[in-house]
Order: sequence, then structure tokens, then C-alpha cells
Amino acid sequence: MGSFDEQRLPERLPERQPAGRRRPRITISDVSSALGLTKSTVSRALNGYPDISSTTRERVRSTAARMGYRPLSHAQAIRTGRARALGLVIQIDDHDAHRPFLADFLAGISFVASGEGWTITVATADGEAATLATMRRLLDEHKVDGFILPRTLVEDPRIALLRSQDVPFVMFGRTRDPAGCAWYDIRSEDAMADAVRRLASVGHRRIAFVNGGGRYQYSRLRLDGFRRGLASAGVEEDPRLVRSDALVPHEGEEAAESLLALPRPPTAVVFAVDSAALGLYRAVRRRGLRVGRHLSVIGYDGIPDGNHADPPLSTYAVDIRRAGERLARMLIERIRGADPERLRETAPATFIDRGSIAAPELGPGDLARLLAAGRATAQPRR
Amino acid sequence: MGSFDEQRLPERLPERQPAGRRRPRITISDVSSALGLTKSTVSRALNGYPDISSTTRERVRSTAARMGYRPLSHAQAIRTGRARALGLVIQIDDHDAHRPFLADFLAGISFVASGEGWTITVATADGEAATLATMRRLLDEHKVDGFILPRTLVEDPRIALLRSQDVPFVMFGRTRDPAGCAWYDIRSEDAMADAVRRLASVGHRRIAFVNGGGRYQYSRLRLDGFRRGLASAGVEEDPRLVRSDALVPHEGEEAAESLLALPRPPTAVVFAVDSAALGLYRAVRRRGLRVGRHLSVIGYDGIPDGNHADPPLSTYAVDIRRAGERLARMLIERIRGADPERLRETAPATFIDRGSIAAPELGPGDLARLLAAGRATAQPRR
DNA sequence: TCGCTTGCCGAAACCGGTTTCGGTACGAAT
DNA sequence: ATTCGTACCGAAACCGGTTTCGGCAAGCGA
Repeated sequence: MGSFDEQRLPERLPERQPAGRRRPRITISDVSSALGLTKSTVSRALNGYPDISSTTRERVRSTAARMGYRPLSHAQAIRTGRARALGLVIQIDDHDAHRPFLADFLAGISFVASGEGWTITVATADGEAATLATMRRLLDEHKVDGFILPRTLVEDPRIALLRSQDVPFVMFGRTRDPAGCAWYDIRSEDAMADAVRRLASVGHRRIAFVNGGGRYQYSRLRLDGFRRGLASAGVEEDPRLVRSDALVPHEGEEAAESLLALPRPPTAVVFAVDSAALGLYRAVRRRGLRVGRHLSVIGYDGIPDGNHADPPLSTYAVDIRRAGERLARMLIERIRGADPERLRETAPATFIDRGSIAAPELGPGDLARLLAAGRATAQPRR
Repeated sequence: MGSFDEQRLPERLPERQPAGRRRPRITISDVSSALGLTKSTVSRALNGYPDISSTTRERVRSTAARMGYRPLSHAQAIRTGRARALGLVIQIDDHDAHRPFLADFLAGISFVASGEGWTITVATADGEAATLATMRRLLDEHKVDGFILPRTLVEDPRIALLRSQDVPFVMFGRTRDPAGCAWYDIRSEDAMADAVRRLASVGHRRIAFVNGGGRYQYSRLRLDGFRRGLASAGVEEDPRLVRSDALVPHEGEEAAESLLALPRPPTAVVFAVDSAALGLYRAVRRRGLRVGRHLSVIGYDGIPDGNHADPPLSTYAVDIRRAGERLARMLIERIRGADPERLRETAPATFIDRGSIAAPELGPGDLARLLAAGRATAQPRR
């Protein structure tokens, strides 16, 4: 991939469109000749150059609008190097929770972009190396003017690449080394802290935490938030109640199993990722117990599947469409030269109570006995 | 949206990139001067024109490859009108089942596109009018050379638009008026027929069908497939057992409710859409009954949530990544001039047995009595 | 040997914009 | 009245490719 010889040539000559019913575009020359000006004047007028009188500028602008003139972005790009396109490279190998929200995310980006006359170029890549190669290719061909980076990693090679090439970018998610970085992020750490406080306020004292992927920056923040919640509720942290790297139901199930097997199991579990929380339901159901009654659970992400669980999963919803909107807006400003340090924004997640939490019915000791009994009689399904 | 005056001007002049650490691109002039040829010769050699000797062609091609030359697509586009970009406009207002698969779909498209040196331009639009306007804008600005149309409708205005402008396109889903249309599609009608036969083969005689959105072309095909399955199983169709327009769990739940309220309820239900089938679980659970034991269910789509249902939903999985791959390949060929009638392909869905079907434990009469009793004692949740 | 085709490539126009460089007209300063 | 600076716009180069046109040389038949 990359060099020319690997691209196969067209087998036949690219013959002219036979039935070009497409009405001819209006070019800058059409506008200029209609006004009796030169195209250089029209160009500068439309681009707001100061050496065009304001009367001429207005005259040009109004007739251009009336004629329905829109500059051809790639004709501009050939000179300016700007394609008016935002780049988004999605790494498909990591099964993260945002996949179901991709459409919303795109909707947000697209809404802002097309409002400004920009377009979105997306690509997917399998693995980190392919992601970087794809980004390089898009830059090489001047296909995009900047990137939106989903899922900031703790060590993110994309940032290094873009920094070295001096390419504008905005990140979905904060980073540790913030130099030259613009970002939008949800304060999920606050959600984690809030979750702990909610559970503590109805009486829970043994609260477990199942974190997400360690390579993602957010997992550090969420663990911090969980601890902050414990501290503010006056509960001492028990390291045996903390798990990590649970992203999918299966992994969440394993984490739940190991927690429920403890001598003093938790009466409530906070998950950093909804999708993992769904795995806990299976573990609990297998023991003949019920989520929300015997064991309280709170998730994070607001995935739709959580609504179909029994009982539906209480969680923190993220407005991912708005994230897309803000990120697109910020990237455009960044490309136009705005200071990245000024382009930093965070927003809260909103709690959705669906019934998977309640006051603890049993103390940890009773629960342990019940679990032991359940384990004895539970028949493993399928 | 659209005319020039509504786009705000840059507040400051677009100043030159201050620290352009980006290494300069290799242009066609670099290649030509390195070879002692003119750029016209290099261009024609690389594009396979016949008036270049094969020895020169090879010489040009190898040094171009060695120098890492890649033509700038928008520099070509300005003359050829081709941007080497595939267009995909996603209509976000319809909550259809393929949203969770969007990433896979994009992955398939992106895989072949970037293999050929093409890119993907995506946009989202809210509503049919906005979809058409967006497509028009992309065409107007020559941003894309053709479109992949997801979710073919029975009456599809996109087809009319593209036909009238003579723009290449391929559809995901067949259409009724196939003139000039290329498509890829899954033979979901065969899946529906197969579902009926499977249910009939274990003893079911009262088999209901809950169809998807009537505006989509696939719903006609799937209803036909359901009927074909009944016929081949020797079961007469009962119109009271057919519902339609169930796309989301809530709608599926309503359909299930009305089916279970029948004097002679079905013992098995075939859903055209997985997501709607999940709604049936709620209706069944509310009556204290169990899917797979008292009522058999088969869905279609293979959405991941189906795996978390209790019991997991048996369904037909669709390889959506492959659909993306094939559609991208076909669109590129179509843009290169291939005959659309030659670009038509269908593929089967594959059955996944997860345990939501079984032999009928009760006849319809017993089931009706059980349902009546359940209704009496059932406490509506929440 | 001459003329004519054919193969092959160079020169230049072109695509639709942007940007540089001058040049003119005008008002103000001397 | 001359000079000078400034505001404003035209002319032309330029970006990186593609495509048209024409011309040279070799090959061919007469």
C-alpha cells in the first residue's frame, strides 16, 4: 500500500461521461465576467482581503450568492493546501463501548462540518500501525486538513505523529502531556465519584469498582473518581474490590465472578463501562439472585442494551452527538489558527436511574452465605 | 445552507503555516525532471495511454514508485472531475437495525477503498430532504464520484436524483425498478423461509411473523420469504398472525402483546428485525413465561444485544463488513465505467442457533389458557 | 529515392481557483 | 503645482496535474 506501482492501472481509458446531464457548475470566472471584474478581485473579495473596498466586496458577495456560486474546494486546495475536510480514522480492532454511538458521533461532526461547508473523510484501520499509516496517507494526499482523534490513549502515537508534522488535531479525551493539544471530554471521573456517593448514601459500604481498558486515558481518571467518591463518603478503599480491563460482557462477567467469590463480597459494583456491567447480570442470574435487590450496579456510557437488561441498568449517559459537534467546531477553529490551549472543554455525564441500585438488603456476610448456598444449587446454564 | 453569503468569512487572513515541518511532496514535475521527460509524458505513462512506448512506461512507473510519487487527487480532480472519493450519506432519523453495524460497514468500505487509493466521504442527514440536499451538495462540489446507498426504500428518491444527474451509485438492497441499478444484498427472504421451515420441522403450526418497516424494500421480500416458508412446510397462512413496522424493541413488544392476546396465539414468532424481537422478551417475561420454552422466537440481523438476552436470541447473522467491501468494489468499477446490470450480487445470511427455539411444549389452546392465567396474576413491572 | 503513415514524445493550453506584483487614480502634504 | 502615499483593482504567474495539438524520426511501400 502506498507506492504507485501497487495501484493497478485502469484497464481502459477513462472515457468521457457520455450523457453529462449534469448542469455545468458556476465558476469564479462566471461571477467575475458578470460583474465586469477579474477573477482575482472576486477571489479576494470573497476571501475578505482588505485591499478590496467594502462596496465592491458587498457587490461581489451578493451576486455570487445570487448566482449560486460555490468555490470548488479542491481547486482551492491545489493552491492553499486546504481541502476543507476533517479527518476521522477509526481503529476497529478495539471493541470499545463507543461503537454503538458511532452514528451519533458522526451526526454531530457532520452537522457542524456541513454547516460550514466542510466535509468529513473517514477511514478505518486495523491496529495502531495501520492507523498511523492511514493518517499519513491522508495527510500526504492533502485529503484532510486535520484530525479528530477518538479514544485518547495514555501513550498515544497519533499525537506524536501529528505534532511532528504540525497538523491540527483535536482529541476526544484528555491527555497527560497537554502541550499543543486541544480536546473535548466528558468528566467521567465525576460520574464515578457520584456513583459511589449515591451507593453510599443508601447504605452501601462495600463498593467495588470494575475499570475499563488500561491503555485508555479515561481509565486513570475514572479510578481517581472512584477513589474520590469513597473518600468523600468516608469509606476506606479495599484494594480487593478493584478490577480492571473489563470492556465487553465476557470480561465484566469474569470480574463479577471473582468479586462474588470473595469472603466478604461487595454489595454494590460500579462499572466504568456499561458493556462490561452487562456481564455481571449473567453472573448474578446464574446464582439465582437478582440485580438491584441483592446486588446494586451502576454503569457508565448509556448504551441502549442497558435498557433491555433485567432490571434495566442505571448508568451515566453521554451526549455523544454533542461531543461530535463540539469537536468538529474546535477542529475547524484550530485549523483556522486558533490557539489549541484555548480549545479545551469538558462536560458532565448525566445519571439515569433505571432501577439497578437499591439499599443493601443483606450485609456482606449474609450475601456471602447466600452466594455459597446459591453456588451449591446453581446449575450452570447451557 | 448552501449559498455563499451564509458562510461566514474567516475573521483573520489564513496565515501561512508558520512551522511547516511537513516534508515537501513529490510532484509530477520532480519525477519528470528526474527522468528527463516532460510532465505530460509522465502523466500519460502513469495513466496507461497507448501513445507511450512500453519501455518508457515501465521506466516512468518504476522511478515514480521509487521516488514515492502519488498524484494529488484534487489536482487531478480539477481537470478530470474525479476526486477518487466514495460518498456515503447516512440518514439518521430512521432507527434501523444496522446502526450497531455501522463501524463494520465502514470498515469494509474503507478496506477496499484505501487499497485502491480512494477515500470515503461520509455525511449524515436528518430526513429525506436533507439527505437529498447533502448528496446534491457533495456532487456540486465534486467531492465524491459516486454513492453507496444504504437501506434501499420501496420508493427511493435518491435513485431518481442520481439517475437524473447520471451519477454512479450502488445500493445496499435490491429495488423494484432495476434499470441502471447496481446492488449488493442479503437474501433475507431465504432466511425467513428457512426460519419457518425450522420451526415447522420441530412441530410448530401456528407461526407468526412480525415484519420491519414498510418503507424499506426488504420488508416486502421478507414477507414473501415467510409465505414461501409456510407454503413449503404445508402450513396455511393466517393473516391474524402477521404484523408489520416493528423496528425497535418497543414496537416489537406491542406486536408481541397483540399476538399473545389472540384467542389462538402463535407458538412461534419470526421477526424480520432482531431489535424488535427483543421487545417480545419483555412481553413474555411479564407473563411469567419463558422464551424458548413456551414461545419460540427467531430474529434476523445478528445484533450483539441478542446474545445477552435470556435465552440468547437465535437469529440470522449478516456479514456486513463483506457487504461494505463488495459495495465499495462495485462502486469503483461502476465509476470506471462498468455496466451496472453486471454489478449485482446477493449473499445468504447464516443461521445462528442460540436456544430461543424449541419444540412447542404446549398447543395453542393450552398456551392461551396459560396466558390468560398469567395475565390475571401478572404484575406489570415498574 | 521520395512521400506517407505511424509511433512517440514535447510544448503549451487548460482546469478553477489563489496570490504576487504593478499600476492608476485620488487625496493630502509640501 | 508638484510630490508622495494610499486605496483599489487588473494582469499575470502559479498550484499540480491532464489533455490537445503538433512535430520529429523511423519504417514502409511505391
